[in-house]
Amino acid sequence: MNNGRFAISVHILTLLADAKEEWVPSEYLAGSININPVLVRKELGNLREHGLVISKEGKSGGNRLARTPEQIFMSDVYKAVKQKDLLGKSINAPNPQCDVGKEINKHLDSLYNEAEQALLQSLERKSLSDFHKQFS
Amino acid sequence: MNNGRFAISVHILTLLADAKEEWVPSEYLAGSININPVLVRKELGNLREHGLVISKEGKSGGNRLARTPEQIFMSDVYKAVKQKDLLGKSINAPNPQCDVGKEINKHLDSLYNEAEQALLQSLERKSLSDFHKQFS
DNA sequence: TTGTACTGTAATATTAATAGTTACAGTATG
DNA sequence: CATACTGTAACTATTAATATTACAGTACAA
Repeated sequence: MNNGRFAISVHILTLLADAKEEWVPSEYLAGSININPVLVRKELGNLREHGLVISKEGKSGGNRLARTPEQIFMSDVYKAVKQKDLLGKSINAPNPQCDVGKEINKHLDSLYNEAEQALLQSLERKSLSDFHKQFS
Repeated sequence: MNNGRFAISVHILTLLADAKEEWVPSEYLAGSININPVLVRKELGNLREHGLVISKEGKSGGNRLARTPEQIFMSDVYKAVKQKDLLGKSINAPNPQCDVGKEINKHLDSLYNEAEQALLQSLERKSLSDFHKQFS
């Protein structure tokens, strides 16, 4: 993974944790994060697909957590947001005539997987609740 | 961290490990990785600054490892290449009037640091020598 | 039953990051 | 002193990330 989407998602979830049972509109979230509401809605869409938030359409609708902050972990956020390799592939076309080039991606893959496993284990220990408690 | 520079650096180092004591020119490295030689030289410059490779100018010059593959770890490569936060900051300007926005970056920072620590520990266990041995 | 306040999403534009290119000066060797 | 390298600057091209506009769909509430 690689972009600010993790930060945006954590920010959204923290605001929702803060709002408890209320339905929070995306405009409000966008205001705190200071980014475009459409981006927020896209991220909400992703979090929704991963079962972390629930959205309600229509007037007095909005967004809220799908479960308690105690039941949401940073590893869930990571998994929801991740799409690329943690450490990034080199160009996808190393020279196949080179003994190293032709098989390096395979070996990089397994290296990345192990490293990511370590990262995930660390994030599994951190709940949204713990994160939210830090705020004064 | 986030880009393909890690992969490029590992690729370079693996080729140098393969070449043992020889001085390997950047054109050759670029050929195997299948990227531009100037990019390779830039990465070599970075690896040199971090004490991982030695370069020799002039005719019959080139590049080689600064120490044995047993003494180079993936964590060294990670440190050499890393410049941004592992998981990426959200926009640097969350709303300072929001209780969450105004302090989220601080908390994200400590979260990232812990996660990165876990990642580094995993990479410290993997030497360039072990990585190179995997190639047939 | 209709205006309002939301979500959802497509299409497009803008900006930033990454990668590639050209060009050339510097250096050591043979 | 020609050659084969490195080192680096300046520029261009490409791709990815982010922002904007626009509007359809939905549910509540007056």
